[in-house]
Amino acid sequence: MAGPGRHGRIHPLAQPRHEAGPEKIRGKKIMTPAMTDASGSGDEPSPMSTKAKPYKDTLNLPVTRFDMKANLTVREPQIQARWRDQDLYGQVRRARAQGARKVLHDGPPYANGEIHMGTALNKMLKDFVVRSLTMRGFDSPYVPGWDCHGLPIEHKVVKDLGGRAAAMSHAEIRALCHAEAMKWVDVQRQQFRRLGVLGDWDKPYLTLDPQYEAGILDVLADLLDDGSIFRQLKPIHWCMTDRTALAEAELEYHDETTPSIYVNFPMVSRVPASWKQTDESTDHDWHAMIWTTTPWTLPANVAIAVHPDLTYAGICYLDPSSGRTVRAILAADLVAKVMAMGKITDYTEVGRCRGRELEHGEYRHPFIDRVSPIVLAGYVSVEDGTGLVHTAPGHGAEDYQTGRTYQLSVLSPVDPSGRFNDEAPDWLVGQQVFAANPRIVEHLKVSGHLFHETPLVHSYPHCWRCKKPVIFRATEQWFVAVDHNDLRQRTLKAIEDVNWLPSWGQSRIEAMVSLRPDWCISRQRSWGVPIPALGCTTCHTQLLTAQTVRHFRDLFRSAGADAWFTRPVEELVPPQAACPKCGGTTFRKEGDILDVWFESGSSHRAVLAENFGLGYPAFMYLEGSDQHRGWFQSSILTAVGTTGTAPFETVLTHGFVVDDKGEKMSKSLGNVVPAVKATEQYGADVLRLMVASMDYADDIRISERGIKETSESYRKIRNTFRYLLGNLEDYARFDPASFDAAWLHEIDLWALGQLNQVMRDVTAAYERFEFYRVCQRIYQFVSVELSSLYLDVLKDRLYTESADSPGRRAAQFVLARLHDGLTRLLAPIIPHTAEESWDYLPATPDKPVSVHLADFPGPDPRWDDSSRDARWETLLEVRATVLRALEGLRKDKTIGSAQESVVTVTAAAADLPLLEANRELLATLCIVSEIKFAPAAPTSGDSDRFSAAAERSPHAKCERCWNYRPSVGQSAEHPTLCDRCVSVISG
RNA sequence: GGGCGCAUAGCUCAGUUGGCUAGAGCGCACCCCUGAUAAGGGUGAGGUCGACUGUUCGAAUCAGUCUGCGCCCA
Repeated sequence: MAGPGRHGRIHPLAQPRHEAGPEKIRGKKIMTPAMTDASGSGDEPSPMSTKAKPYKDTLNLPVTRFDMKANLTVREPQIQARWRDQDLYGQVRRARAQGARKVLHDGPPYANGEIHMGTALNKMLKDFVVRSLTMRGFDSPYVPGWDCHGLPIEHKVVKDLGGRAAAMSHAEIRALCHAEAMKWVDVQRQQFRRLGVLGDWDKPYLTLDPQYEAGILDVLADLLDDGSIFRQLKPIHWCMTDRTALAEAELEYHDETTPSIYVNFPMVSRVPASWKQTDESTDHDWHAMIWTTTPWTLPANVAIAVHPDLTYAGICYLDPSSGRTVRAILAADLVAKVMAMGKITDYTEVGRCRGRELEHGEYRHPFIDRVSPIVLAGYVSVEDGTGLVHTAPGHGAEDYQTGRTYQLSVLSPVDPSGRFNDEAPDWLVGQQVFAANPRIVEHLKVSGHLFHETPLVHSYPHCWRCKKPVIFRATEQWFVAVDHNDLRQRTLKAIEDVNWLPSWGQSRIEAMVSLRPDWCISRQRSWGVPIPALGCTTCHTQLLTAQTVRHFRDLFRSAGADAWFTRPVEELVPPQAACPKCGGTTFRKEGDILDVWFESGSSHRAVLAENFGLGYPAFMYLEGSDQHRGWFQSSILTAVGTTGTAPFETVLTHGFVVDDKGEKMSKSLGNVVPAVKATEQYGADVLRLMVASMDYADDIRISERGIKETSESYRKIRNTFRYLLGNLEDYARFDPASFDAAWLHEIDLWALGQLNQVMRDVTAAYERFEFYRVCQRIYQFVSVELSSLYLDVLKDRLYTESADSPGRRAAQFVLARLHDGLTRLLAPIIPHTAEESWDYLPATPDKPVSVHLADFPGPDPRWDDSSRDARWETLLEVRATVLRALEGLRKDKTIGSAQESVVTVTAAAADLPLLEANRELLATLCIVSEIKFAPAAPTSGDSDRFSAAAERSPHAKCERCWNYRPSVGQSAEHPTLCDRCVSVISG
């Protein structure tokens, strides 16, 4: 629409400057010594000052308002606002209502803080998937979600409250957590939208929604039905002052001085026979020497761990205090060190054995009447201690693991205030554990079990709130039994049926599932979904059944999980509830909440199966590779446990964001590229293009420099759109029905054939979610086939032929196909730019208002011709040879533009017929004035297939089309034009 | 320390079952054009295919060891 007017506006000013500038340059060139005869006559249009015609006005130069400058930071928000106004997401849903459904189920990011590059990357990949599925014709709804519960939010809130937190109720703290989570949901939603991610942002799923909470309890109830939920002691970090459990994130490590003691535990059996023979001893003469820095955990000792492959020595020494001979087992490598510590110089080694030979040996507890086993553990080392590790499953994480392996009892004779209870020996009951340390050491000394004692300063965990040292203390926790009803094996079977992309994801999750321990699902916190267990006030038995949980599910669905905290227990207890053990009917609320992984892992129920009508299972889950341990696993375990099937058909994982050196981003390294800032600075489409260009299976390298380089690629694509649109301005008014395919030139057919190939390759890449192949293919096509070849060659036809000539219309037909095809193919990657480009397409009744409502383009078999493509390989080889020859002329200033030259190509006789038949085409392809052929000498052996020599054209330059043609000067009326241009102008 | 991965030009990627002097695009250098112009075109220079050791007539491709980097555990 700005076409003719634009010319009219700029012409009066541009014309004189234009005339003067180039002519001077041209004049200088012509003066070069090499040029004498050729430049003589018609090459100089300028002397014809008589009537220099404004031939430029007669050209069809590109015109478009599609800016070269992207200005994405301004334009993208406008486009996004339009998408919202027109409810693009809703329109897409309606448009694809009949399509086969493929749901990408969103893994919920944590609603805490601004998004970072990793979350941005994840959402962009998801958007590529959803948009490309949609354009392939699938019904692919996308409901984003957020993980809203959990410790980091609660931690933040409590920290901000400071001292006031202690005086607040669970319900009050939960209200603040709720507000905190919702604040970040809004922030992140806006940031994800800014990235151009299309989804149901107005109705996301939130793990704190009552509907969602009900879904979680549904899963819990099903697992209870199945008998998979049990309760057991497990050691946790415990603050004796605040009487609360602590997570790892709530610990601070400071130095602390504790007693370091070496203790001899009397052996009962399995001392190697050879040792006993050597010095005529019995099992009872021997001791297993352990080391510990927490004497107070000794009452809970139920095993001693040794490493299976370590070498242990039997040592016989003289105890200086008692004067008695003592026999002790310790790691061979530590004998000298330990003996030196006890100032023992007089000792002998009786024999050696492997740790595994000691397994199942028995020893007697030094001050409790108990015989316990020697067990094997991989974490035993000779770093410090004795190589024999005191094991108390109630007081240590590793000890607990070992205890699970050997079915050891978990003893925890310590009450919430840190005092020994009546399960401990009489002389310890009531004592605070740290205060009891010296008593225990003294006891061991008196009984003769103590080998050595010394104070030790070492790093020790402290409570983040009261700053006091914490202890490991076993408490009752809820678990999912992974081996009950074959859940582990059934899960492994389900894993086999999932399509893991990349395929090694399968071995990764299989390794984890086969080795994982039972799943501890209870947490001692406020901000989460309560495990609605009721404790019998009479016998302390827990009431938690599928029935009671479903009762609370209904309650939570209507009143939210807050009801558990705000209502008195009498209102909560289900009718007819009775203690399964004593029949009691009065209860108290238990305080545990569910592990957040259980919450997000239940999304297949809360989101897919119910509430959002998306359907179960999902087509795809797409997250970072760390989620093999996290969400993928918690999802498949709960899904198999409740439905018997995996909740996903395909799992696609991506690597992590790293810097340009491949190292992880961290504040301390100072290599973090902030996602929000980068979007605001460069535009979402540039960021998206960069992410799409890389193979996400590996780590994603992101740096300022990388973004800048991507901007270059983006500009190339954008300028290609601009060129296409500039030459299609008047094509909108052309009636496509009047187009005749016979108008298409050979090169047009070739270009259409190339576009067919691109469509095939690109859609195939989309189908495999290989977006970097999409980008590579399109970059290549745009810069090689189009920019440097087809579009360059086409300029002559587009600019100089008359606007409505068949030849120009044919070119425009191809340009329209290219524009339409590229816009659609790129739409999932750079949705804003594609949409902007789409707006320039002429409106037709069947044109969707948004490219994101359109389908991917398909190849048109009319343009496929393999023999043509084979022919073209030869022609393009000739072209490459010619271009190299032209470069020689350019270097010695014989020519500037290729049009100034005449080329002679030497080729084998066998190739000549093909070349002769395409003489005009080859000249066009090379954009030279004329091309000739000569047969190669038959002797030439293994040299290049073609060679070329070029010289300056003897002809004059047509002032209008800039070609050098013999016909220039033949027209009396237009003496500076070639015959073609004369006829065009004459109409 | 264990599990799962990755490693080809400055960057992003190709390299089918081991076989011709390892390719592409971008970037870079130089040149051209000035009718895609904060554009466009051409030519060219860049790689001991992470390292080492094997298998083989022959290895970027197979095997082993190691190094670096990432994720998850300990």
